[in-house]
Amino acid sequence: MCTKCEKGKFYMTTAIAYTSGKPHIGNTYEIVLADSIARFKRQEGYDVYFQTGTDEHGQKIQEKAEEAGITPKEYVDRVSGQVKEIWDLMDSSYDNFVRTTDKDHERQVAKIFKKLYDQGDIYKGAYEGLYCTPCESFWTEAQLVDGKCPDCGREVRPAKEEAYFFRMSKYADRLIEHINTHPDFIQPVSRKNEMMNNFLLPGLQDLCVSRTSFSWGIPVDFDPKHVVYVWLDALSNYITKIGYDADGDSSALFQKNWPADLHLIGKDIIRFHTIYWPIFLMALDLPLPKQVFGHPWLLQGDGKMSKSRGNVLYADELVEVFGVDAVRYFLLHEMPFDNDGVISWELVTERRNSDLANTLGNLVNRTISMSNKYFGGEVTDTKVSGEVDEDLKRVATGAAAAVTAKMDELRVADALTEIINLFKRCNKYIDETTPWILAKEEASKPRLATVLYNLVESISIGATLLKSFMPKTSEKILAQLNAEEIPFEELGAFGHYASGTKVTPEPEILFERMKLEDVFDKVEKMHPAEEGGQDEEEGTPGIDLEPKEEIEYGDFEKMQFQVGEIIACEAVAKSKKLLCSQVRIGSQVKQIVSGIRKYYSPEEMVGKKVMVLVNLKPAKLAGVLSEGMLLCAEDADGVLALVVPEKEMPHGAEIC
RNA sequence: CGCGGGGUGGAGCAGUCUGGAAGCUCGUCGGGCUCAUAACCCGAAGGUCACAGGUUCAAAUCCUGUUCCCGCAACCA
Repeated sequence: MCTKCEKGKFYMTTAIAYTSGKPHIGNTYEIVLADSIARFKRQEGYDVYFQTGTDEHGQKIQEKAEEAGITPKEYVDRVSGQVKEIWDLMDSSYDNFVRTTDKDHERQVAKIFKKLYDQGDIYKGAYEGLYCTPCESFWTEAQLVDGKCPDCGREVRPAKEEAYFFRMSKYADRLIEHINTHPDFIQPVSRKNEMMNNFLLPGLQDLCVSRTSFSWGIPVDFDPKHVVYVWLDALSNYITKIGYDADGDSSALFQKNWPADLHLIGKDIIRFHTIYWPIFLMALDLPLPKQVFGHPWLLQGDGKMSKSRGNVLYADELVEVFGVDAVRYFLLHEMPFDNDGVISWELVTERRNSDLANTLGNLVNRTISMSNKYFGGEVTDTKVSGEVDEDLKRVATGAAAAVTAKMDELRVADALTEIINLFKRCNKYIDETTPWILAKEEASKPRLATVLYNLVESISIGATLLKSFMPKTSEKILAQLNAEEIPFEELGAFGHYASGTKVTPEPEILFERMKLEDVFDKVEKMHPAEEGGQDEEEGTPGIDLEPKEEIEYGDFEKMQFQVGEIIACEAVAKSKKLLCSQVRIGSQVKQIVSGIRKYYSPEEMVGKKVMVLVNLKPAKLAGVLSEGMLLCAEDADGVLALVVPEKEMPHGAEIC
């Protein structure tokens, strides 16, 4: 098998998924993108090692687990399992699925930490700030609200907490030099300037690399009240899980594969991968990864997508409706290279119908049908060629090179377009050669045979190229044609299909055309609780909240609610969300700031009678004083509605 | 003046770094064809490239200002 691997090794990774919840389509997109690159590199003849996995430590996970009433380990076991299931569902061909709770990883991270400490790159310092004891959180001056803790509103006090820091600045010059001399290191290039201008050139701060505020992490073995900060833990998986050993006893796998050829990550974590990670590696005296590609995000369609249509997109639901390869195709084809892309049920349906059903599926179907109808399925190269054959052959034999060129730049979407273009060219060839007319005359049968042979051969080439992107579809097409997968290096030639071979007698439809209504029907069936839509009162699911602690009547009595009349209202200049209202309550007028600008204009606020919590301690919001609170109801999407008295009531009326 | 990204025919995008005849896919309209999944092929309409200035022989592209949208941060009392 690895006679093909003469091109050398290719080690690539995705970011490891944070196990705070089930991954949605945006997270899933990265693994599909990575998988297509890994598969393509294998097809080209590289010896690929493809690693992915889950990132499982941190305060957030500890909290989520507490909420769920289970241990952090139980929690991450569950979510990591879900992640793996989805990765498998998408046909990801990873070689290694890592978890940061794996024992070998934990042991190495502790060793790395110790090593960096011993050599003086990590030092013990103190984190200074304003501390809120009940919340166990540090805040900066700017974060405080009215001098109080922004979370609980209680007093904060200046405090120091010991923590370990990494001397980033020590390596900054070397990193700047590296980035400048390796133009491909950060992709897309537009991100390079962002990193340089925002972080490197202004001067790097030392990074805090330990925490004492939570325990769900890898303990610092020589100072066990500290756990290793998440990034040092997570990033290290790229070396620990291929066998790096901090004491110099690294595995053969590591020796062979490090440095990584490609780290594929989301654009939000470019900083960690192009600044902190390279500096950690420098400190460990390891070579830097060759390339870090920060892909943009795939966003969900505009807010119009209603709950009844399924408002959050998950890979498993998309796969259920469209099939794995159609979802893979969409993700890869819409794969934005630099800007964010959009996904919605409508867009996937449209893409699937046009490219997969019409262009590709129909092409395969009509070609096989004609072979059966005219020659009993036998495809023979009679070598009766025509002028129009040349262009078809040119496109077919040039496709592999075109696809490779795009893939070398990680332009996966463009690579796919190249393949689809070949299929479009085939459809055009059918029109140019009009086989149904050739079939009418016995004399033109030999020509007809060659036309069909050329089509089958071209489709085989296309199907072979499709293998990295839509593995199952590629296989199905080749099986229906009874064709062999063509070795990659021979894709530039024409005529691999064995003359005289029979295609399948009954072609199976590869992709049915789908109607939008049917798609939405299916979606609604997957969300039975939400059927009926948002406009109908009945059947609308209620909202459950985390129950709060029971309170005494006295607690309620402390709060003073009154009806207020809004006599003036304006937007708060420094904010996008806030409205500042003057509210008349009896003889007094209070100024109240509320985050409802998205739902109410200042004009429509005026004159409304609303419910007000009057005796709330005044606070400043965006620099504007607020002396109370307007009561609102909030739905699951965060849409707000002011609570108003059901009958006309005078302002100042008590609400009790 | 918190940070960042964006505004290109009805929809989704490319092109912007490295100025040089506005491009792709879908949709729409007209035509062709009938092997095929109402498919396929050909043609057309549709854009002052957010707006306003500037640089240039030449600007979607470079510079300045304005405006709107989206993330993050802040915050939603």
